[in-house]
Amino acid sequence: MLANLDHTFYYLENFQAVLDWVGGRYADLLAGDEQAFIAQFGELPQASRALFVRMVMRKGCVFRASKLVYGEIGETRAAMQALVDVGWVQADPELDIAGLFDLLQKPELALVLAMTPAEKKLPKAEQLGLFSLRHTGSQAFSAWCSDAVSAVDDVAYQVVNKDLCDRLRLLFFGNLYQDWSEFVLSDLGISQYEKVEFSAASRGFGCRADIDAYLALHACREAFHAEQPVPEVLAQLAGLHDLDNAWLTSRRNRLLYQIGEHLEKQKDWALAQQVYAGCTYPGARLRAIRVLEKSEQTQAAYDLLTLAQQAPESEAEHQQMLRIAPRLGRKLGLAKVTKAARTSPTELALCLPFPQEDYVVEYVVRDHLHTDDAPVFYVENALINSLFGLLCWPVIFKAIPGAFFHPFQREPVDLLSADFQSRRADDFAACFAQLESGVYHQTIRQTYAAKSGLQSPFVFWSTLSEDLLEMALACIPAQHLKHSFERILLDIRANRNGFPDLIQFWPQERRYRMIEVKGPGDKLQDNQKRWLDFCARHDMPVAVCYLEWQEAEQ
DNA sequence: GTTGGGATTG
DNA sequence: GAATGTGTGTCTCAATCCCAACTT
DNA sequence: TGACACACATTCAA
Ligand SMILES: [Mn+2]
Ligand SMILES: [Mn+2]
Repeated sequence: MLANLDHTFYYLENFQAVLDWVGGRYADLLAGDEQAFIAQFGELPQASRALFVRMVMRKGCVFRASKLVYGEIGETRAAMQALVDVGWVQADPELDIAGLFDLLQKPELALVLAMTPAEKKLPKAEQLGLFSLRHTGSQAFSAWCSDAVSAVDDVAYQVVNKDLCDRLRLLFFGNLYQDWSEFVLSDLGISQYEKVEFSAASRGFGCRADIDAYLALHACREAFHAEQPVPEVLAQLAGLHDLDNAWLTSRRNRLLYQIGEHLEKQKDWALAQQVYAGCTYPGARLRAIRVLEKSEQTQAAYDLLTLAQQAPESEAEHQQMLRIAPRLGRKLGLAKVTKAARTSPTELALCLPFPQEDYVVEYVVRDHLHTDDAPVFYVENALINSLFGLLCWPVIFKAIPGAFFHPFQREPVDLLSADFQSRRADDFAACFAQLESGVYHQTIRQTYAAKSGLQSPFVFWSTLSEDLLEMALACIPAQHLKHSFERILLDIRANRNGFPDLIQFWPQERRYRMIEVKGPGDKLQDNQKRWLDFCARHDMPVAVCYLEWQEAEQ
């Protein structure tokens, strides 16, 4: 990727690469200001371009000249002039009191705001609270500093089109959580990605409406996290009702779900109920039932529960409804429904001395059970997911149209969408067939060697040592892997977690068992119970180890 | 003076 | 003792710098 | 910047 060996302006080269990429692939979707920015950027002097990128990569959009010191750029104020001339940077911007607090250090603020000795001693956050009552307006940075005798000799600059740069970043990455540092991290080998041969026309967005909808959703999320009043955020979200894009709809639903959770904590039952009712995010329907129950609308809760029980959306929902149903039935005076007894998993009781130093219960049990002939590993979700990810590597990274569109993707964009499996059904069938033929051993070993260290949504490289891998291949029957993999694929989000903490191997006997450790006060979680049930149904060996501490000797 | 949580950097 | 809700820590890329809290 | 698992508190019903 690096043709040029002089990396002095690596960040500028990366930024320019994004502009070229976006300009080439999104020509038909770019707004006027975006087109103009891309065209104008190349015409600026190198030092100015570099300085601009430095500021864009840093936090915030207002900087002091004294904090913008870069050897490769040279004189900051000279480089800045061209940016001011094209209107991308505002010199000496207007700042409110909070903006001033961000820019100045405590001693400087004491001078500029003429603090009393008592005020100077307060923590900065409290100073801001105090002075924001006194200074409600905004004024230029220089005006803030002018009162001080010889206090602050500096200039402030504000990047005014950072949001435009965020839009370009969004177009490139298809999201806003990846940032400009992805390039250098990749070049340094810190995060390495699988090379997917997607077509030159691949891009994250197909129409301008989707781009704008993403930005609007993101604005709602920011507003929500900035504790803006919920009704205002909901009003915004209501305007984004008719999204014809499945993953945007899913993002909208997730935000609604988070808002619902927040309202629940506020005990705003009415609004929480309303939000959950208009939200299809997994689990929202169950929250709606709980909210109705908590707000004493028992009959309504029971009605919704009955409706949901006709067609549970997931095992998790079904599981939770089994607990809620008798409770609601009792309140309504209905006849008891005898609940089916659940097959309880194999139990293993341990009583060990309380460790002298800091400890982790999983390691304590691992070390206790570990022998040379029967080694124990603390793997949790890492082992089975890793084996799945290694066997199915080519399917997961298959260049299905729309799934991959930039070089820094850890996973296809549709990994968690409902049709992920069905769009690749034949490929997954071929992978699983290897479990029947026995070829999977070699496939997994080869992928382990060939793809080592590459980012993956399933493979935990740091946990999966070669020893562990070989022992797992030798001791876990292919059919057990097949059952597990099928369950993961059934609902990736729900089933890629909840695996037992430990796994023990008996290589001589080609045998293994999984062990979930429960310390005092810890109980099985729903997702763990679901895996335990599944293992029991398929005769996969698993035990729950309840750990207690021995009484201290007097 | 030390420390600890950030921002920055490659 | 179940069931539920809520808060926390741990992954972190690692080295360095900066600044605001504190006497750890 | 979440996803996970765990620790701990509260509530409620036998
Ligand atoms: Mn665990
Ligand atoms: Mn455990």
